Amino acid sequence: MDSAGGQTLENLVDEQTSRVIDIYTRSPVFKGLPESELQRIASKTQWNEYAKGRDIFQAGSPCTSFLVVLEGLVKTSVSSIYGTKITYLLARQGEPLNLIGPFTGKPRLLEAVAIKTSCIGSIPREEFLSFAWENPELITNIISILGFAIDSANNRIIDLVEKKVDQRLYKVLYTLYSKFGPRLYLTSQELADLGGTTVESTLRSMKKFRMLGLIKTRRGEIEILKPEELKKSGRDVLWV
Amino acid sequence: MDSAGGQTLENLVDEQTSRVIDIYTRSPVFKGLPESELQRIASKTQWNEYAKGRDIFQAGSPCTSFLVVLEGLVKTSVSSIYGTKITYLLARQGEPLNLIGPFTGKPRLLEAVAIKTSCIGSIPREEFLSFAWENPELITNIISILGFAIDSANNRIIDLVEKKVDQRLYKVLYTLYSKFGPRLYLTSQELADLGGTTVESTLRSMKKFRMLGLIKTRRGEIEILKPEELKKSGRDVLWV
DNA sequence: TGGCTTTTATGATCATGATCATAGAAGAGA
DNA sequence: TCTCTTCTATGATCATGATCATAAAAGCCA
Repeated sequence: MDSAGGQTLENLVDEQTSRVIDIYTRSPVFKGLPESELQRIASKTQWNEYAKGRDIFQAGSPCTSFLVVLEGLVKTSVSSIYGTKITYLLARQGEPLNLIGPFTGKPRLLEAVAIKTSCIGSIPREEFLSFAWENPELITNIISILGFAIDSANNRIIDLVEKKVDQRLYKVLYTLYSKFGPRLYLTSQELADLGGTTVESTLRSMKKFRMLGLIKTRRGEIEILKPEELKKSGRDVLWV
Repeated sequence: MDSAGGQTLENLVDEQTSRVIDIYTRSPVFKGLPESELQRIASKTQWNEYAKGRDIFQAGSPCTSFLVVLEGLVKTSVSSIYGTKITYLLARQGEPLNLIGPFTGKPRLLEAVAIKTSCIGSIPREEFLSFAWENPELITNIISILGFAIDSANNRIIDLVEKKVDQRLYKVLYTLYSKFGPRLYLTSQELADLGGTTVESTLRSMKKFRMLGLIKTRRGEIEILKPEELKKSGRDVLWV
C-alpha cells in the first residue's frame, strides 16, 4: 500500500495481484476457494478503469469475459425500448456483473454503467470456464447467487403488483441501508429506477418520509435516520 | 408400450426407465448428454404421481431432491403473505421444478402445484449433484436456464412498470400459444396470476379481445384465433 | 333433477400514481 | 462571477385498474 518510489514492475504486479486476491477472498463468487486457487485466478485478472458514467457493457453485446467489480460502484439495469429503466443491482467490490454470460457466451438484457469511477476485473471467458470446472465450489456459489437474483426479481414482481410506491421505496431504502449504510449517494431518479416508479412520485414519497423524520435529504444524498421504521414494511429484502 | 400380460418386474422397470430416458433426451436440463449418462441418471429417477390440485412442494421447504415433470402440467408460483400469487412457470414434460435447490439445499420462495394429474421424477439431491459434477454440459444447461428465468423475470418487471393490463395479457397469451398451441385450458384466474392482475380486469380484457376476434372463450378454455395480432405487442417472450 | 360450486360477467366507485407543466435551488464549468 | 445543466419541488389533471357488489351461466355430484 505504501507506494514509496523505486519499485520494480514485478513488485507492482505482485501488489496488484495480492489486492485482487484480497477482494476475491471476500467476494460471494469466489468465497470458500483455497488460497492457491484464488491466486491462480487473480493472476489472470486484468484491471480496467471506467470513468463515472461510462458504459461497461451494453444490452445485447456478446460475452467474452467474466467481469467483477474491483473498485467503485456499478449499476446493472434493464431498459425497455420505451426508455423505462429498472436498476436491479448496485454492484460494489467483489460483486460479479455477468454470471451467465461466461457459460453461454450469449448476449443478455442487462447493461452495466459505472456510477462512480470504477475498476473492473476481467477474466477471459475460456480461462474463467476452465477454472470453474476445476472448482465445483465456485459453481455452487454461482448457482446460489443466481437463485438469489431470481428470488429477488420475484419479490420485486410481487411488490409491483401488490404494494404501493411508498412501500416499495421503504424496501429499497432499507435494502440499500443494509448494504451501504446510512448515507446513500443517489439521486431521486436513481432511486425511482430501483423502485420501479417515476422521479416525481419518488420525490413526493421522500417528502413524506422526511416529514416523518425517517430520512434527511440533500442534493444527491439520502441519510437514513430510522432504519427500524423502514424495516417494518416487509421482511424479505431485495438484492441490490 | 403394449402391456400385454405376463411381464416380469424387470421388464416393467426397463420400460419405465426407457420412457424416462426418452423424456430426458428432450429435456432442456439434460439436453446434449450422451445416451449412456442419460441411462445412468434415468435409472436413479423415482416416479411419483400427484393428483390434480395437489402440492408438490411448498414455499420454504428445504430441498432434498431434484424434481422434473415426467407427465402432466405443474404450476410454479410465488405468493405473498397477502395472498397475491404470481405464476411464473407452467412446467410440462421434461421441465425442472427446482434448479437451485439441489445445489444449495436451502428453501426458496417457490411453490409448485399440479394443475393436471402429473407424474414427477425425483432424483435424490446427492445423486443428482455427483452426476452434475461429472457432466459439465448439465451445469451449463442449468446456468443457461437460470439466465433465461432471470431475463424473463426482468421482462415481467419492465412490463409491470410500463405496460397496461391489456398488453401484459397479450404477451402472456402469445407466450402460452407458442408453448402450448392455440387451445389453452386455463381459467381467467390462472391467466390473471400469469399477467399480474385481477380476475375482473382479465375478464374485461378478454371481452375486448373477443370482440376484436383475437380469441374465442369457453369455460376454462381459450382458443387463440389470431396469434400474429397478439405477437405485435412485444418481441420478447416470457418464460412460462 | 335439483342443489352446490366454480367460473364468467358487468356495473359503480374510488384511490393511486403517471403525466404534464413550471420553477427554483444547487452544482459544474468557463 | 455568470451561465448552463442537473436535481429537487410541487401543483393540476386524468386514466387506469383495483375493489366491492351482484348475478347469471356452466359444470359437478348426489
